[in-house]
Amino acid sequence: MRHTRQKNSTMRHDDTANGITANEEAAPPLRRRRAQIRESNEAQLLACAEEVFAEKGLEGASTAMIAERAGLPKANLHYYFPTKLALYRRVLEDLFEDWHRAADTFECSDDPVEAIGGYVRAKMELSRRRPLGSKVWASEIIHGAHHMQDILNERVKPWLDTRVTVIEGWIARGLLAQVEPDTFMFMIWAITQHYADFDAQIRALKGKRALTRRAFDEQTEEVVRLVIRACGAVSPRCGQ
Amino acid sequence: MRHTRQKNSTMRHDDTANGITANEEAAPPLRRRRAQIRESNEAQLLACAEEVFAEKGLEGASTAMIAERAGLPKANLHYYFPTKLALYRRVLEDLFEDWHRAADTFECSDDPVEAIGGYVRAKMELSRRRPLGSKVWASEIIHGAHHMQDILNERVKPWLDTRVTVIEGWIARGLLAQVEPDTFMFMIWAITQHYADFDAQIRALKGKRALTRRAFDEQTEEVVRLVIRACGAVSPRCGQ
DNA sequence: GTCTATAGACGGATAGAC
DNA sequence: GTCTATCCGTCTATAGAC
Repeated sequence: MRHTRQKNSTMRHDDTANGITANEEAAPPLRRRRAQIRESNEAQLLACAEEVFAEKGLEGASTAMIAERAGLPKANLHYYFPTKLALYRRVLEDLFEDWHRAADTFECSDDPVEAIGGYVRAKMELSRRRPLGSKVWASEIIHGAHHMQDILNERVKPWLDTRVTVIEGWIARGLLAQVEPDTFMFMIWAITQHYADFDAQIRALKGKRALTRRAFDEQTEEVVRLVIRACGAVSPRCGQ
Repeated sequence: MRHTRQKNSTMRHDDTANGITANEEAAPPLRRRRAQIRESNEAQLLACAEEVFAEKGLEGASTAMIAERAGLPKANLHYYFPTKLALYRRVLEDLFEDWHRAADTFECSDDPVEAIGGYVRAKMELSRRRPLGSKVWASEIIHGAHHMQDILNERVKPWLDTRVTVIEGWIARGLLAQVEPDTFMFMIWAITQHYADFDAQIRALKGKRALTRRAFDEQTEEVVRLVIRACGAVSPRCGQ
């Protein structure tokens, strides 16, 4: 994600050279290019911010370090994001979008084995693909969740409520043991996110290197087995 | 834990008044009293440090705020703990001691249901009794565990290795399903610590108030049931 | 041992030239 | 839109009187 940038971008000189005559077919209009620059710089900053926030925490991260990794002067960071907190919130919102995509794999399916297994796999995959984001998210909650109360109340809570209902339905139909739905969901979150958030501990205890893709897939399947056994899920078709 | 302190302590005046004649039976010797003051101030500072580190993180916490909560001037904090990092490390070490006491309830017993159940209960109780400490611990690991590599390598790893062996023994004797011992232990850690570390999220999703003692005990038993089912533990005496 | 005052470094944010 | 220089606040740590 580290990114060095040439000091005198010729692209930017072209922008001003084209000036008002830029509205031709060949060259995209000035406004469009400006938007592209903005988009690219913002994305770059968001990605680097996620890194630094994960490594150092909200207070430990400095805008100077984030800007440096993005290959921009600190002042530019403040041009795109007025305050450090605004940048942090954008990172959290981006993370929620990813969380939400994984969450929707918890289909309100007939088959709890399929639905729960699929959800656990999606959460594990998210932990594998974006471990730094998971750390930012976890750290925010640990330190009080002050900057994501709105996300929790307006986005996560409704989602959780619907899944609790689904789980209660499965229990009523005898497809699941009599688990507390909340506790069960928390267990899924806890174990799947553990692999991203606590990887420094896992590496210290089980060997320095990060898991290979293959090893991670095996881990995933073991977690799925543990979770399915924990809730005693059975498929509605085959009696087992 | 907040603590205001009278500016002109008469106790301290007595210290100097007694001076050299203090070596009598009635009054404890000066050196002894000094030691008591040190002990009391250090304990106070450690407790307040745990609070502030949990709330704000390592970098977000300021020595000024920790000292203020302990009712001491900032300079006194630096008298007892030379640097903020030294104070932080002491907090981590204290936390490990508590962790270790809970860990030893994982008896190398014959009965996995008893041993695992007892361990889960001890970990849940630790989360209930010292949630702020759990957050400091978790935050430290999330941000790279840079200040506890020694604890992880020299203290936690040996402990984990022995328990893995015990679990493998139970599996070999047919008292446990064929779980991956590591994954299973991580699951126990993840779910039990979740109740301390992520309580801000739990409160946001399930109601503002913290759990009552009774509700927490019920939670604990539900977690025990989930964990026991997950590993398929059976008692060696009764075939179930 | 206690406490005031302050040194010295760093961080977030901005002014203003280009 | 970019970037240098800088303001101003806060932070850790310490000096030195009591």
